[in-house]
Amino acid sequence: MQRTSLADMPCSIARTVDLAGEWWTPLILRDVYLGLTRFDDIQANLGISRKVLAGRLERLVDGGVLERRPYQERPPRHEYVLTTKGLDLVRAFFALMAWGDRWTAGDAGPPMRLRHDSCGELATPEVACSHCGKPLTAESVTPEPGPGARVRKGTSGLAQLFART
Amino acid sequence: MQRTSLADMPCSIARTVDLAGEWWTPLILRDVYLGLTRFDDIQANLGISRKVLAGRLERLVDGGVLERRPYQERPPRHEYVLTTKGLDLVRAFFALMAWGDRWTAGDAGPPMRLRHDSCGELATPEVACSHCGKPLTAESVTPEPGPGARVRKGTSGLAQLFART
DNA sequence: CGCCTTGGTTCCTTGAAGGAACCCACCCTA
DNA sequence: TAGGGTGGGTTCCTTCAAGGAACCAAGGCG
Repeated sequence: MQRTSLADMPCSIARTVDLAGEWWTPLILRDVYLGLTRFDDIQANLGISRKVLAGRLERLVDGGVLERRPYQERPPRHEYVLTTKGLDLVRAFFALMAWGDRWTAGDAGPPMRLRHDSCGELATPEVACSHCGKPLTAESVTPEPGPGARVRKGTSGLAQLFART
Repeated sequence: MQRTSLADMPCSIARTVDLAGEWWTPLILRDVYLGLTRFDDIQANLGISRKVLAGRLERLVDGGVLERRPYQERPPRHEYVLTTKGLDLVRAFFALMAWGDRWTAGDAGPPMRLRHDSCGELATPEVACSHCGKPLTAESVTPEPGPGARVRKGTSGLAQLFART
C-alpha cells in the first residue's frame, strides 16, 4: 500500500506503524488474540483478500509478532499464535480500543469489554505513568530527546528529531 | 490506500484504525503534537506528498481530531491544532510508542522520552486497569461482548462478534 | 515590477488492494 | 478408484491510492 517505509525513522511510533500499522494488520492481530488462529477463519471473518492476508501474516511472522506453528502433521496444518512481543502489542492496542470506545462507539456502547482477571471488574484501559501510576495524558507530559535521537544540524524544535533523513 | 472501509465494523479497534490508522496519519499527529502545526512544516519534516498530506489533514479535521485554525488574517494563514479528541488519541499513541521503544529501538535506545510533569520522572507509558490501577496485559484480561456487540447467528467464538456484515 | 511564502491543487506514473480463480496435498466415503 | 471436501495458500487481472513534480493564487515586500 505504501511506497515509503517508515522503518528507518528515529521514532518509535513510526517503527511500530511500519510493522503493525498496515491496513488490516491490527484487525488480524485482534482476531488471533480472540482465538481465530487459522488462515481461512481470519479470511472469512474479515472478508480480506487471501493474497493480502498471506502477505500480512508473513510480515508479522518475520517481525516476531506471530508464530506459525503446526498443530498437526499429516496433513500438515498450522495456526498462527501471538508471541510475547505480539501479546505486548495487543496490550497497546487496548489503548486504541479504549479511545474508539470513548469517541466512536456512539449510543450503542462498546462492542467488546475487558474483564480484568485480577480484580474481577470491567476495565477501561488507561495509559498511566510507570513511575507514579497516575494517568499519563498528552497535556501532562513534556517530551524530550532520548538516547536514540538523531538531531539534525540547522534545525530546531523537537519534531525535527524525527526528520526522515 | 484502501478500498475497504473499516468504519462500520462493530469494533473499536477497527473504527480507530479507519480514522487514525491510515499510512502517515499517526506521524502527522505526532508532528502536530510536537509543535509542527503548519502544512509546509509537516510536509518537509515527513517528506510526504503534498497531495496525501492535504487529504489526511482534511480527514482528521472532519473526524474532529484536528482543528484548522487561522492564526493571522491578511494574508490568511492557518495552523492545525489537536482537539481534546486528538490529544486523547495522542495519549493512546504513547502506548504504541512504548511498544516501539521496547521492541524496535535496539541498542541506541528510545529516540524520545516523556517527562511526567506531575511526578517529574521520565515515564514509560503503561496500559493499566481503570479500576484497580494494576497493569492490564493481554493475558490478564478476559474479553466479553459489550452493549454495542453484534452477534451473528450460526457462529460461535468471540471473534465472530466482529464479522464485517 | 518581480519574487517570496503559505497552503494547497493538478497531472502522470507506479504499485498495492480487491476479487476471483486456480492449485496441491491429504483425507474420507462409496 | 473416483469424486468431493478442507486447509493454506498462489496467480492473474482490474482498480484506485501513493509518490513526485509542476502549477497556482493571494498577499506581502524590496
